[in-house]
Amino acid sequence: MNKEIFYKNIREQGGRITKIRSEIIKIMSNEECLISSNDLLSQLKMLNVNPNRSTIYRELQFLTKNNVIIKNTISGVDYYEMPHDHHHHLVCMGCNSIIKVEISNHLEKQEKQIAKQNKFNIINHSLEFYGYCNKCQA
Amino acid sequence: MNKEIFYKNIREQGGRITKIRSEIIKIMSNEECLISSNDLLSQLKMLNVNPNRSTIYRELQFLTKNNVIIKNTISGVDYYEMPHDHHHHLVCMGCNSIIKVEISNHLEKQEKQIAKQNKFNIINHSLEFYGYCNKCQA
DNA sequence: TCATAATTGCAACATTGATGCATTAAATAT
DNA sequence: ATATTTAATGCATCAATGTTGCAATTATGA
Repeated sequence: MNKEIFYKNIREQGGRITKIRSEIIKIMSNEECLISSNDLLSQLKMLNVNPNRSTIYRELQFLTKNNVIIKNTISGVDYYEMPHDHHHHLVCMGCNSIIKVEISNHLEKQEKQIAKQNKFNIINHSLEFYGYCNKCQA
Repeated sequence: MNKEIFYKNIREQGGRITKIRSEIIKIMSNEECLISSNDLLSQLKMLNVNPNRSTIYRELQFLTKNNVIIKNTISGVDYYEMPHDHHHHLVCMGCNSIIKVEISNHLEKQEKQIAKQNKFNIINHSLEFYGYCNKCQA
């Protein structure tokens, strides 16, 4: 992942590359699944970066608006991921763990059709399967 | 819709048929799409039923646990619907309106496959398309 | 280096929802 | 019809997540 692409994009929008922002981009790039504001805060703390809670929220808003990351609200909590890593999720109703799953591209076709039918400009979609993971079935 | 079926089910679980509970079931039965706790509270008020906020939450939990209704969290807010009325949604990022959409049953097949592969006991799924409705595209 | 305005921290607030406890009321038994 | 049992309710409080106004700080271009 080349951070410079993101940096360039951000600078073009009048944004600045701050310590916190660059650390967040670094973390998000390494993250293979979803990350919540709390997860992000924990990871930043481990790197001795201690931003205020509101800064985190504003930062996640900013990066979402600039298409660096994508927001996906699951069970009432906002999660974020890099756009290249789009996928769907298995959400455990027992332990709240989230597993990503691949799914055939059948959905993409239907999406276009639905958009047309409803005169909707679809930006994004989210598909979650809720149930109980192997451990929590016991 | 025959309310007696729900009433019987509830009584069998040791539940009681109270004024509030029966009004909620009546409202949910007429509701063709999703309803939030706030929507429900408004509708009850129009019927001169003014339950406490916590009662609404407890009631929605109760009915969900007893499979009278199904919960679906969209953009951080819990929505509820009757199980027979399961469908997917177009969520407008502009005005927050929600439109239901039908989708082919292709998803059901994949769901079974995914459950098997991941040893997950899938209870439910939710599929939302996010974007901008016709009005909000202007 | 300086000026500008983006970013940050802080405090306060908003929304949605959960919980402990005393009171009320639905359903059952008498 | 009345008493008993315990589910349901209201109230107050709390919790989690996220938002906002404002003053202080800092990244960036000139």
